[in-house]
Amino acid sequence: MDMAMMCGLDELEALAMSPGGSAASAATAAATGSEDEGDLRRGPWTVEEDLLLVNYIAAHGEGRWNSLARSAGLKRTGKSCRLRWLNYLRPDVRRGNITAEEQLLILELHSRWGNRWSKIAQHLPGRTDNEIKNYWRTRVQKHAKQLRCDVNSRQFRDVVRQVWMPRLVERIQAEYSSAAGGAGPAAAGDDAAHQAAPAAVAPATTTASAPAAYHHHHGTYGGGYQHAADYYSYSEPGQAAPAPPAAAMSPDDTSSALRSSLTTDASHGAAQQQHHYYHTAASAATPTNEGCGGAAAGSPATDDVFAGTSWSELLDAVGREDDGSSSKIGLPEFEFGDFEDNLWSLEDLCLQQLC
DNA sequence: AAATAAGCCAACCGCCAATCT
DNA sequence: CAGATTGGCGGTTGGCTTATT
Repeated sequence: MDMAMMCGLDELEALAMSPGGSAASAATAAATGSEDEGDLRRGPWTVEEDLLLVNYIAAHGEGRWNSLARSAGLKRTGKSCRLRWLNYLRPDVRRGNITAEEQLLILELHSRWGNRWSKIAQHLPGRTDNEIKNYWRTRVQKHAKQLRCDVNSRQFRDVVRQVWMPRLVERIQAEYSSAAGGAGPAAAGDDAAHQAAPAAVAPATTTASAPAAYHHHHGTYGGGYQHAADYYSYSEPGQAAPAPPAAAMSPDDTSSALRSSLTTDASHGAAQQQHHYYHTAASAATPTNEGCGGAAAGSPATDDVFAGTSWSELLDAVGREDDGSSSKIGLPEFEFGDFEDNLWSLEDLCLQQLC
């Protein structure tokens, strides 16, 4: 288990300075960290504990977490040790911002499987289920809230599929373009941890398919937009799309994923080509308005700003009712700044198309 | 500069399924 | 086969950091 040794002291100390493991909080934890309850510690991990765990796993491997915790001299539950290792100390854990490609993959896979975080995480090597879950809760749900949608509502999913994901594809494409001739898109987040990730075999909970998915994901740098589009469109039901990346959809989950979470309305036909979204709104979804936008339905939405643009048409299309009426979904009067982070990029979208 | 709010994320909890004894 | 243990998962929370007022 020499892979654990990849996580050196320096790195551990650096980790310890991260928010969750700051020296201050560690000290606080040591002070408050309940030595009382069965002599088990809780709260943030200290550098010393991390070292104990890493060194023990390096020497003996992982598994049997309860006995591991005892043998390593850690006053922690086995569960806590396992979590700390998997989510933080494992050498192939990838840190840093979620890249556009990862966002795209998360959105796509979540549309298939829902809150199956661990399953989704298997397709984002180096990312933990916890991280993806946090990403979803903090970023995605935030935008659903801004749109006054329930994050699980049909309409929000339509917005994701018809606005967000195509936008991400475009962004990825732009990254490829800007990096043409180079080693790859700089914005793809190729930090050191990222580079190291494929070499490390994810232990225990990471399936064999994950590294392969990674290779599909990142091994096509330089291939251009087409591959990014593959991400977005692969395995769409009824779609004559390029063959799905084998690793991205492992045999055991493909059928169930297709059976379960994907709906088969017109919006998925629209998913076949991302450019379609921008040039025609004819492939409107048929949202049911569940959990969405009622309070804001009377608002003027964003017509004044987006009138006559494909963006406006797009939102209009997304919000079209089943009965064919053209009522909006009640998108709030968001401002550009509301979406200034790297998810929606409404700002640059609008600058590009309107301003 | 201080107070407050919002964002973020590591860690915990409870539940369940698989495995072990 | 039954009970205990372990591992894994998704949901939730607490506290730190950052942004805003």
